[in-house]
Amino acid sequence: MNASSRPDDPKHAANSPGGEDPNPKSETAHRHFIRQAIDADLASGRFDSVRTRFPPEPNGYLHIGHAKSICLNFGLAQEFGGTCNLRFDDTNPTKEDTEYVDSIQEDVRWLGFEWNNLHFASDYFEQLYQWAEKLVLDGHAYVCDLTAEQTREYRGTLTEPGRESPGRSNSAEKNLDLLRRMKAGEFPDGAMTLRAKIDMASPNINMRDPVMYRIAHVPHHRTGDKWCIYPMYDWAHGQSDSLEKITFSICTLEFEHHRPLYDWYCDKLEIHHPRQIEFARLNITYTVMSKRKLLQLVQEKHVSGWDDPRMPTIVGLRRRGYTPESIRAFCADIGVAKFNSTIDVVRLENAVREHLNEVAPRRMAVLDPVKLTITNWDEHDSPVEMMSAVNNPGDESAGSRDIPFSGSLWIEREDFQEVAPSKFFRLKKGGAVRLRAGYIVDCHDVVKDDDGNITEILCTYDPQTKSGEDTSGRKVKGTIHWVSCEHATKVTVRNYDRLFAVENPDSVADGKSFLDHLNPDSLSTTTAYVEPELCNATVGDRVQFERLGYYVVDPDSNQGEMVFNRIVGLRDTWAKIANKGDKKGGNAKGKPKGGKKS
RNA sequence: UGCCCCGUGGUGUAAUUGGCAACACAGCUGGUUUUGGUCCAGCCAUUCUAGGUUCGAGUCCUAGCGGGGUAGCCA
Repeated sequence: MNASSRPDDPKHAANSPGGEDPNPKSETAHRHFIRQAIDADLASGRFDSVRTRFPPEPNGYLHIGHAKSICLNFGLAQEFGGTCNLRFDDTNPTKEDTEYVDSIQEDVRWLGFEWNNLHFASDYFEQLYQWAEKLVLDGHAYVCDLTAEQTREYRGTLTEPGRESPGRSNSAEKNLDLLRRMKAGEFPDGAMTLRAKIDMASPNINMRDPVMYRIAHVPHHRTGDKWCIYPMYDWAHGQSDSLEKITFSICTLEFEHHRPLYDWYCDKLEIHHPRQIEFARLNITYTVMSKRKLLQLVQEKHVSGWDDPRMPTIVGLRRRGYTPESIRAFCADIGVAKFNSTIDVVRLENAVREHLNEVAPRRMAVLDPVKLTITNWDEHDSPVEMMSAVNNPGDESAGSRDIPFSGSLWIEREDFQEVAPSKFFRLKKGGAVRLRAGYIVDCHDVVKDDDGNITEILCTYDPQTKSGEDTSGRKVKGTIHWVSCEHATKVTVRNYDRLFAVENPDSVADGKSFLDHLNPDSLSTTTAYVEPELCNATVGDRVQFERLGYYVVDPDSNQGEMVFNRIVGLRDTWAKIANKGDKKGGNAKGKPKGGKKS
């Protein structure tokens, strides 16, 4: 067993101080229906161990829905002391590409899993073909020369049985000859198919003589032009599972009525017979999950690429700043069932908040600055004083760092109101506030420009109130963040929000498209001032901007300019209070911070 | 329209397989706090409906209603 994401794995300990899984209880959690099925099959002796596989088609990037499947398949293998393979279901060369083969492997590893064996369905093409000849010889398959359109007509409908193809009565000898000539390339694309001979009247349409091979004179990304016939999913998937001695072939609900066919092939071939079990695929609010739609978003440039931080792809979540631990915790949290549900995106956001709250160092950054001047700072013995600030109040071992404090600071514009409601306990004229890791300041005046906009806030500081050495006994309701103007660094901040403005972008009125639901405010870019310590941050580092949210250093950063992506905002209770005040027609003018939706 | 699967709070998953409906998230109340963060406490359900079996039904049976899937030479 090589798959590893257990708490004692050093690979994860590195990302998670203390080496603990963020959601350890879930590992041994409730026995969902798949665990129960495994328990039963192990107990009855049907199988003696657990061997699973994750079988993506290399025709797109992995997304959070795949992560659910990955966590399930690799997780079950770990849990039961079994193995999990990575297998590419590469049976349709017209849609597949090695670009995806590479990215998928990278994503699985990034999530924290390592496969037992790496396989390709295309490695089994020869064996599959031998088996096909066997089925022909046994009278279980035949060559059909109906066109694609005719095949559809002959198949019947939901309510009417199908009709038998003329080729169905061919002799085994003739079928074998035809099959060999198909393979040899004697016929053009679409001229013939190999079909399983089952039952054209079956209520399950998958059993109405399904196609096993189609002709396609197309080079394959791994087998080149060796083959001009390619196996269909049903003909390749179960047999690949069987060859790998898979015991539990776990897939999504839409394959449920393929299961009789899966079983039929294994039975007729008399080969190792895995058990297929289906579960509900993942849906999440405010996003889309279909490969087709994700591809469209990329191709039509609604996003910057597959790794746009707003995409639900693994590469997108990675660039957004999500941790693999948080994605695994999310997948464990949402459970596994057959009910077709939609998970509230806040669950995903909570998962990353929960993890980052533990591990992300606190830093100060001002995104929408207004100047605060301390008018009695000249009474201080030096123009700059180094203040000590803890890196994580919840984790003493995270230590502390020094921040320069001076008489000229940037504070957040929304942290000041000239006239404020009583519930607003940030800074107001005539009021006092604590500067985080600094002093308490009292505001006595403001300076405005000709348009009445506040350009400068004038305060005095109280020398008795230095953080950690406060001898004043003063208590103030609010604490706000700041940076020293002279010492601050300018950076670019990309505040990301949900890609779609509605809960279910897939549900669209006539003539509309899911694109009509794109959130126009899903990205707002701003220039911010950050504390000097942040100059040491490197690409991929995650921090909490105090009172704002979690941010990650984007790969677009370079020597001259750093770029931070907002991973997720902090929970914002003030926004709720302010909104309530608004609804009551009250005077709470403070706006919720940072465009966060709730 | 045939066939298959699924219905438990606002959301998602549980219920020792017939025995006090639990956990998490959201929401609401309060407490702690030098982040309106974190943390802590409390509140929040006629198990889709109607019958039936049983001492006892979320669980079993019947019927209905609702949701999803399915008629590619895609996976």
